[in-house]
Amino acid sequence: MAEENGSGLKSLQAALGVLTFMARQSGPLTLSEIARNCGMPVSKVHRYLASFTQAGLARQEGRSGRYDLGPEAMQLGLAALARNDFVNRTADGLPDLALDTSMTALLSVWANEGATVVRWERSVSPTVTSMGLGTTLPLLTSATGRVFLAWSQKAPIQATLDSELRRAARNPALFPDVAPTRASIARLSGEIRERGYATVDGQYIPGLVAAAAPILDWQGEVQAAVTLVGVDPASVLPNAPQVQALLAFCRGRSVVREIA
Amino acid sequence: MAEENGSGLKSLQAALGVLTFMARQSGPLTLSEIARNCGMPVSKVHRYLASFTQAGLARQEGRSGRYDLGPEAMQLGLAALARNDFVNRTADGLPDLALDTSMTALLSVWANEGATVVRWERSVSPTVTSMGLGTTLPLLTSATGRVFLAWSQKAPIQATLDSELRRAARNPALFPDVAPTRASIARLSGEIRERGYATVDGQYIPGLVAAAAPILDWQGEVQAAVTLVGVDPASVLPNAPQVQALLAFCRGRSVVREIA
DNA sequence: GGCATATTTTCCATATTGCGCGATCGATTG
DNA sequence: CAATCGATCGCGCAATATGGAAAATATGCC
Repeated sequence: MAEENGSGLKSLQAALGVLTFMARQSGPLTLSEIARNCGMPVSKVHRYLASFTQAGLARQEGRSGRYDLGPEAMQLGLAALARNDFVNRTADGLPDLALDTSMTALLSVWANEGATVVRWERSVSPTVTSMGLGTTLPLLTSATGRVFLAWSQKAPIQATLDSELRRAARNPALFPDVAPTRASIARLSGEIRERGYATVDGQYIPGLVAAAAPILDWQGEVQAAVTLVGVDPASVLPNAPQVQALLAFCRGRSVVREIA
Repeated sequence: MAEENGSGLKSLQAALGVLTFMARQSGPLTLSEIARNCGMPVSKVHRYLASFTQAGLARQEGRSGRYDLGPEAMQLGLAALARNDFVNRTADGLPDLALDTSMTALLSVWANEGATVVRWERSVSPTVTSMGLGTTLPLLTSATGRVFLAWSQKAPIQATLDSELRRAARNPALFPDVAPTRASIARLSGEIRERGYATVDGQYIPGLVAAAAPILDWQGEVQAAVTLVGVDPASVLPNAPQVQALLAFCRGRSVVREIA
């Protein structure tokens, strides 16, 4: 909202403002509605829309004269989406996240029937564990795994979930905060989605706490999980600056608008 | 070419030309490459890109200084997708189709010089990690692409077809069941239309089979393709229940009944 | 490490071109 | 049929986009 960089074309900025406004609406709009909402004269917007229509980015439907996004907008967006590699884009920012939070940051994807660590950014405090690149984290007893539990489609994780549930049934002591029942799992996963991130606080690896949040694609499905690992239980509480940084980090790299 | 409406802004037209050019490329480009290909002075393009970057439609990556499409371009595409009735109606039923067939279900549209995956409903079968949302599938060697080969008008796919034919001519081993000749292509595409769906059975991605059928609009032209991916070759045979479910699914969402 | 080259970014005078206003046209409503 | 609302077009003026070249920056080479 403040004065941005002076470079660039004034008319282009105005025109692109119209375009992004149209993208944020849910359907076709009349010329005057667009003009009113963008705070521009009607004739100005009309000329912009004429250019957009010629480029295929906009189209006006039938006799109603209302304007909507055009076929080229889809081409453009899908081209952008095709090039977007969630993992690499997230990995690029991982060092900064680790620096800002003074915690160790992990990036994981679902592979090999589990949450697999693919990037590992250590922080100042040397958190020594037996984990490393390629480690597969458990679904129910790690913050990272629980992100997939909460945001993944059911089918891909079903086999792993079943196997961990059997393990939990045989050895309930290892699972302090979750019962090995479907209902209990569903409740846990609902709570995680509600809160926006998953956490474990030292019950599983004594002395270590972790918070993890998802990178969501436009289906709202998890593409990767980002995890912060540390030693201070206070750092994984909802209002902790570390958790806020984690959530902002992941939100900025997800494609979905609404984090429901 | 012939359609040169005088209305509109000259600078906008030029700028949008740059934008659509960027969309047609497959990756980030340097400023001078863009300028050369668009036939514009470097400084002009630079100013355009400054505006695009401010609007989030473009971004320049890291220190390399190369320009690529930005996050707002994705939002634009998603907004355009959300207004496509065919995509919406089909996407809604996709989870059920995946569940009924126990196969992974994809929804694709023609964009970005290929069949682009816009929805991805995973099932239990092993997931190919090299593919994901936004992936563009080849025209000749994927079941999805072959749907567009068989039902699309010639013009939109011509460029891609030519390029794949050249690739096939250079490397025939990659194309076991089709010769790189017009006649052979026409025959293949006729067979696909006759049968009502396209299929590949593991020659292209070892161990994976796929069947794909079109969603047709009122003109009998393909608007989207639905693909089932799995591991069992029997599941893509004409009488397989999975194929029958796929055909019923697509028929119910197409406007035309006859698949001529 | 320092020079040479390639590429990006900024500057500036000029006239091209986008802007606002108002008129025209078309459609829809009472 | 009159009246109203919205979309489209024309016009003169001044703002502004333009292109060439210089400055800054990155890259390669010895």
